[in-house]
Amino acid sequence: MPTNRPKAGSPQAPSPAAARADSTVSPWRASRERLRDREVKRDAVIRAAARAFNRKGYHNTSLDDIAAALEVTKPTVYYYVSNKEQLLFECFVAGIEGIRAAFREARTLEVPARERLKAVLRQYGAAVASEFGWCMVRAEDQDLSPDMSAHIKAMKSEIDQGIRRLLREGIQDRSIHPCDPKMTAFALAGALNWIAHWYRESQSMTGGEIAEAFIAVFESGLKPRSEVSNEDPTCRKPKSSSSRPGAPRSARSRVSSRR
Amino acid sequence: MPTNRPKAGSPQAPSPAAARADSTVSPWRASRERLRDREVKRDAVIRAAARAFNRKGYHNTSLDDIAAALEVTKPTVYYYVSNKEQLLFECFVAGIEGIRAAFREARTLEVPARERLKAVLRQYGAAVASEFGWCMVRAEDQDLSPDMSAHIKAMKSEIDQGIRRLLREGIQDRSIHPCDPKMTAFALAGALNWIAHWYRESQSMTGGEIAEAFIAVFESGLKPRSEVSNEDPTCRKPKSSSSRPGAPRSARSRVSSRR
DNA sequence: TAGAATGGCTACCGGTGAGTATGATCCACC
DNA sequence: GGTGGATCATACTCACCGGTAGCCATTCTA
Repeated sequence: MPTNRPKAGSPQAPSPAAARADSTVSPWRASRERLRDREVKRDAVIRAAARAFNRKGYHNTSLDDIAAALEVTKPTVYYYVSNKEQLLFECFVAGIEGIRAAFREARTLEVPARERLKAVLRQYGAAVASEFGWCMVRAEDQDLSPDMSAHIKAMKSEIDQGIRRLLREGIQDRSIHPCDPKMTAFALAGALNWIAHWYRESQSMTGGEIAEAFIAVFESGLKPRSEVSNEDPTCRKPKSSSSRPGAPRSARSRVSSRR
Repeated sequence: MPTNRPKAGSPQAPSPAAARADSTVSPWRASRERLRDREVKRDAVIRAAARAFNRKGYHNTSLDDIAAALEVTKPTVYYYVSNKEQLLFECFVAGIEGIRAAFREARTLEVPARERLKAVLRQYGAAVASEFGWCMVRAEDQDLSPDMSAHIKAMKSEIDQGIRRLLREGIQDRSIHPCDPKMTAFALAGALNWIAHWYRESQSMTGGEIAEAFIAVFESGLKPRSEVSNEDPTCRKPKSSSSRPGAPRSARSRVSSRR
């Protein structure tokens, strides 16, 4: 009997099987002859669930909906996953795996910590804007059994600690302005996580581009940089040159239509 | 005792905290004589709903739960609100009203736009951390009828536009570094909204204090301010003592005490 | 070609929870 | 002390949905 494992026992996230089939098409629809690859189908179930959750929310999505999207029936869905909760969990894992990969990659870069942080945040944004973003970001404790909830919490904490560590390293190597790593990590993660609340795939920017824009905001800060008077935080009237907003460096990522 | 609650008998009745604020006490419990003030009771229903949604989520909260928290029965709840959806809507409005008030107040201040923005953000954070924060931030379109959803969207858009306007004004009066107002507003609102996902009342910081810390992050930016010896009063060296003092003293949520 | 897997469907169960019909009780006021 | 409206409880209805039992169809294997 299939997979009753509630624990994380496998690296099932971005299954290589995913590449084998067009992710937007039900593998069942493909032909009369049945595809035998269980992994492909299971993956399709999880993707369909993610899309449905993303569109209608977890509680407003019935397993019949998911089955209908795949043009099969509910028991067929249950043939691949053990219950609805596990579906949500799998979507979460699939989403967060991209972020964990980002940290692994960043660890190999030989650049200042701020650049490593930026690399992580770019992929973070992309993951949040992906079809798994909703599940990753909005899966609620109350919808999951205690041990799955604990798993998710642990993974989220891992991400948080990773950001804090990069911040500390950046402060140390002087590529990042001294700040409170905890609160800064909260602010960064919050801004990026929130993308999942408003982003739709029809948007003109990709997740990575949004992350890029956010990074620009966080890097420069709101306070004008050209003025040295940080003793008096309020501005004065333009006193001289040097602060002409001729080339706003943050406005470059205005790409349009790139899906 | 008609307690038909199948769930674990949660000790949610804050009996020890009852002395702190009478908003946590059911007006029905007060005495045998009935309070005739319909507004007070209706308000209590909405507060109880907000707390329940906050703790267990909208879909995991039944109207029986809310009624039980007030020590009444479900039809009594229906005597004050017409349905569950309206309950969520009212909670949302109660929460967002604090933010709208912040904009109104800020409009009267005679300071640079960045300071006005900070004033708004402080109250924004406090509202998100209030008991209505969950409803305000996480009320989903899919859980609401189209016209209520439209109402909420309009209010959210109003807030967003207000932030953008302050940013534009700040850029104009040179109190804010030139940036893309739209993306900056998204980043700011996202970071603050996200508070509702992790904040619990037991936290050592109030919503306003968290907002203050976030403002510091956004103001200084991550990049070192190398002009001067990058000393900024709002950020500290990462020596020891990572946890902020946090001052449990709290000016707690004063949102929606309309009567 | 028998028989075993494998994959899928029809038809159902049981629980839950939103919302309600009905009537009892309390209070203010006459 | 009776009346009417406000308030609240008992006890339902009803629809939806997660999950399952059991049977049918196809393919693989020997």
